[in-house]
Amino acid sequence: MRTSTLSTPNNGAPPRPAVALKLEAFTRLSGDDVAALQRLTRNLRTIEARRDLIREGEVPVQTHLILKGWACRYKSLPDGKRQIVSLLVPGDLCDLNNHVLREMDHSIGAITSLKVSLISRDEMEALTAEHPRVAQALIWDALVDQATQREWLLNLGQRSAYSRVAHLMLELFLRLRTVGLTIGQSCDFPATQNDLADATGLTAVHVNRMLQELRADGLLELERRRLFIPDLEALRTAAMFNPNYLHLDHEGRSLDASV
Amino acid sequence: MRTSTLSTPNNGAPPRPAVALKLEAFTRLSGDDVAALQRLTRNLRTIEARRDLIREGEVPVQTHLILKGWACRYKSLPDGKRQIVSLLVPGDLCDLNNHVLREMDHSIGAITSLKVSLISRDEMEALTAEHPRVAQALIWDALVDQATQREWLLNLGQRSAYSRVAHLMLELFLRLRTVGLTIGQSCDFPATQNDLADATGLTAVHVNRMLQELRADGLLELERRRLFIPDLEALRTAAMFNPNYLHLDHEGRSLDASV
DNA sequence: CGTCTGGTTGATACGACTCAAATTTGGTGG
DNA sequence: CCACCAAATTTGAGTCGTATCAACCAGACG
Repeated sequence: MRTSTLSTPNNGAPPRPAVALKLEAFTRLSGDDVAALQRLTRNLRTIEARRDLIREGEVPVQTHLILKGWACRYKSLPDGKRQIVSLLVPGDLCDLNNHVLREMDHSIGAITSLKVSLISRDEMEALTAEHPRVAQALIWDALVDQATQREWLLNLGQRSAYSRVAHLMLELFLRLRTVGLTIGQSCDFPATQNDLADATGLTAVHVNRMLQELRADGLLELERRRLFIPDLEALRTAAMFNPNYLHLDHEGRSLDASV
Repeated sequence: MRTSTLSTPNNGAPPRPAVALKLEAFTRLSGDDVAALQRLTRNLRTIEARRDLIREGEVPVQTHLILKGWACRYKSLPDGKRQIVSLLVPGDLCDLNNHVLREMDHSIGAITSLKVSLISRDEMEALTAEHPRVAQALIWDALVDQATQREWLLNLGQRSAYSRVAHLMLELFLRLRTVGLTIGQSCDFPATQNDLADATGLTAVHVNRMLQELRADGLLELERRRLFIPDLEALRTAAMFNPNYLHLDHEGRSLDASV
């Protein structure tokens, strides 16, 4: 009894990979585009939970595509403090173009155990050369990433601890929804309160208190690695959440592939 | 008696525009490359201090290049709070590729009166097609922008108010230095304490106190729109500043134009 | 069954905010 | 050149949000 009534209908067809689902929030892809994205998953790698995928100071080479699990980009201070600067979920790409820089200025760590695909620069160039629609969608994706970073700055700089936590949870929920990883009003949510603390610039203790308050207010429940949002609209208000930065409304529809 | 002894020697040649100086922190440009960058300044626009260049919700069209003055990207919350998410100084480009998005998710405001150049998408495409070295440098520049956003997240999330202010000032000083806008250990610094507050997520009152403390500690002086840093190394330590994110060490030198 | 990681609770401390007023600076027009 | 005004900075007193520290508890796992 858990048919995913909310995901895109997909009768019989092979399941679209998360990255395709995400890019289709921008423009409709052709079967050929999707197949090309499928083919990016040739060079797989598995990473254990809590290991680093790549560390500050190393030389960036391939692009990574998250297939399964959660990861985070983070930066650390000499005094040991850590800031998570973005969360990566299935369908997210990291380090497009990064070969231009000589060394990483931040690290990427696995939150859960991870399945990622390594994509060489050549592969990526071939993809964008042969699939201009995908190329455009990748630019859109990169711009959305940047917009998300800006929204996080707003979050850290101006929102109260309460709205800050609410905002983060809601963003993740919506991002997971676009890649088909929600069921109704809930989704897996493997980040620990410690991770949430590092992402919001709060302490784990305070995150815990905010989560309890949010729960008491009927805005969300987080338990056993599972998030449930009883009332999206109420949470949206509490978080002062404006979804415009996610640019999810098919802005590139003029490029849509004919069905 | 104000020969700028610290800028790149430039005997008799026409002065390099700020954007060229900046890109040359990545790779040495040819005379032709520089000339092409010069030609980007055909469509000029002047903006008064404290006016907006473009507002959230508007349709992004051209790319802007800051020629003179300071600007900032910012986002606001329904309750009126404002977060500056980046500061723009001469040589900075905004919204490369932004035409892909249908609407701006943030605004750009002038801090001082501003001279900017408007660059059409076609102009930009011609430039990158004809000047691959510049194209690479622009990619580098965009990556540095993103790295800077990440560093700001670290700043807001993990540094104390004291280091946070120190870090911001030092970053600006170094960025201005790469475009030749410092004289020795000082530079113009037109941002108000209010601007600094909005950029650091502090209140103006508290920024004021931190500046006084930094001054008392001999780390910097800010007065009459002018910044002076007596001891860069001491400030670097206090700010826990790691310059790696600015990627200023000619990482693309393998692409250098022959002199 | 014991260990470990993550979550929860309470008491206390402090960094940063708020509010309000005074002062200085910079710009403008007489 | 001075008088005036608005904007920016500075100061002080009091408060509040979030951090800190230290236990304790609950599941997950070997």
